[in-house]
Amino acid sequence: MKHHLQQLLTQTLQHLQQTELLPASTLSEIPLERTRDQTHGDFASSVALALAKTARRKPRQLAEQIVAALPASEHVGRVEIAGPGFINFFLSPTAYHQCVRDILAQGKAFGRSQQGAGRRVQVEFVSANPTGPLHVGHGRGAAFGATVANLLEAVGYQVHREYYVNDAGRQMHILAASVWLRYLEICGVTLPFPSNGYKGAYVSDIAAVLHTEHGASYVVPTEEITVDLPPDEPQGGDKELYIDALVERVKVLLGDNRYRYIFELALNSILDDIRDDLKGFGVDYDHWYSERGLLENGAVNKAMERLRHMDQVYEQEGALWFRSSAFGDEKDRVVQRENGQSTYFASDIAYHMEKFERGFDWVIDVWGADHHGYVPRVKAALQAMDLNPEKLDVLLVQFAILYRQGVRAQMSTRSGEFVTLRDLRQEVGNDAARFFYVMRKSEQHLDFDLDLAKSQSKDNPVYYIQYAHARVCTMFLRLAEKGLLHNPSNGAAHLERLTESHEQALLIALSRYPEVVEAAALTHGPHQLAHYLRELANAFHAYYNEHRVLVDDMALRDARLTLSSAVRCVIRNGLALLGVSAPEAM
RNA sequence: GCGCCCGUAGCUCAGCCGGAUAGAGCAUCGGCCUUCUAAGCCGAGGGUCGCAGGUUCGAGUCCUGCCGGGCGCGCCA
Repeated sequence: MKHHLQQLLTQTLQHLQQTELLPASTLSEIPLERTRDQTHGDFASSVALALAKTARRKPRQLAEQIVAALPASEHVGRVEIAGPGFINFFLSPTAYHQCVRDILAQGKAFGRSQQGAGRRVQVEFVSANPTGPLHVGHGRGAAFGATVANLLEAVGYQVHREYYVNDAGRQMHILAASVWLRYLEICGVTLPFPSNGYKGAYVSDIAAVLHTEHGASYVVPTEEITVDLPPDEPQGGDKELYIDALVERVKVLLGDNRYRYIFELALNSILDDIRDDLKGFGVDYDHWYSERGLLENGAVNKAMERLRHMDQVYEQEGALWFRSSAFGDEKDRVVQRENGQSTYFASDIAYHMEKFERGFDWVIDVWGADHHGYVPRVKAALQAMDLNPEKLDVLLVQFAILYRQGVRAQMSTRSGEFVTLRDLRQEVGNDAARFFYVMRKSEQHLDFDLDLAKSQSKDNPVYYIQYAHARVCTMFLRLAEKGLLHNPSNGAAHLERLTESHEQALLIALSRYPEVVEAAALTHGPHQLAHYLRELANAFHAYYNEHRVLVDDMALRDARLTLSSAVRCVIRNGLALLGVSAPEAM
């Protein structure tokens, strides 16, 4: 509907420009928005105010000329000029009736569009290190990324969902060493656990698997493990130096094969757990992209060569530096360490280069807000390689803070006592978790109220919306119990009977849905859809309380059932985009 | 110190590209179940949009400077 009006205005302006009543327009888009107040109609355009200056005319006068040249449309009841020069559009009842018919005819497809025209967009999200289970912070990235992907798909993009697996690098080795130490404990060999090791219970679980599979064959003489190692932190040493030395020692003592085995076991166990967790959360991926793969297939070397070829790297203090400061970053960054190993950043350069080589029209990274400082250097790398950094959007998601009984629930990764996503899902359910995570815009810190998420009352927006859906479903059950049938075509033919103000409000709300989906998709704001669904549910609950649907007058009853059915359809479609179920009974 | 995000009702937050009288929910107070689910509805009170300037027909929205909160500034990932 909005597009229809926008088209009318575009035609009109072009016509006025051709007849030289208006100078060539500089407006990128014609302003048109939903009104806040029904006395201002359904849509208002401030186009006359915006063009008044260049047209050298008074806004109201210009508005009158525009309105006079406006082509007739069956969907526009009347047009008014108001205030300083707003053009207010009052839609005709048939416009809303057509919308209801569209909803019922299109069903699940209603609200979808071809705006994206099949352009390929990659959405990379979560990408948490496989060194432990996902925690509640990752959950927000998962729900947000998945919903953004769903929304883009709904407006016609071809979406590729990807998880970048950081399976190379130091942290993974620390994990492997941690697993082995826990394994030794199971075998009765107890050593002081490194202060920088992974202490979560899942580490012992993996160790137990190792023990079950291989008994004591991974045990080595205790004294060889720590001899000549630098002191750990509690002994006044540096925990980083200690853990690195320990990892090297473990590699030597176990030998390649045994070490490799533990490394793979740890990686696969955790990755399987993450996959399973996300799948259970309704989050699916097209591809799990391995960082190790990038190193092994030479992509990192290739990216470094490319930078070298373009004279964007230099050597200093034994390391290789990328000139990111030449592209707006604060300082240059190391891509290859003194010891010859490439950095995580080097992998990321290669990864992003590879994303562009795969031919995506648009690349979206969803990151935790704590990584915001990383954005300039990735964009710098793209620019240095002559790739267009504007094709990359990095969406930063702020932290989620859990509250229980009004107090902040503690979570710290240090001691391994963090709240996992799995715990959260189990406690509040997938539906509430998915909804709550996207209820706030991503740049906003999220206060996650666990008690509210669990409560079954109108205070809980998830239940409130689902309840509206279930109520419609129940209505149809009662109808059948009365031995009556809903005749949809009869209902569609009598939509003019929907004259109550609550019905008008519902018709307006329904017609907004496609606009909301489009706006939410293009601005990456799933929260807009969440808010909209609450408003729609509210309009329905109000209607339900005020008027009976199952009345004796058949034409009216069928019309009201048709309206209710349209509400049910839109709620179901909207919840589906959010990854929330739409129960038929509650 | 520098950079990014946030600051709107007692609390949690919307407010799309700058538009008309700043909106929800919670909490508080007062009403509504013989009739399709009260997991619901209706009503009332509650605001210097952090502060100060600027841009213009018009600023919660854009610009500048402060103040307050969060996060980040590794040859970690």
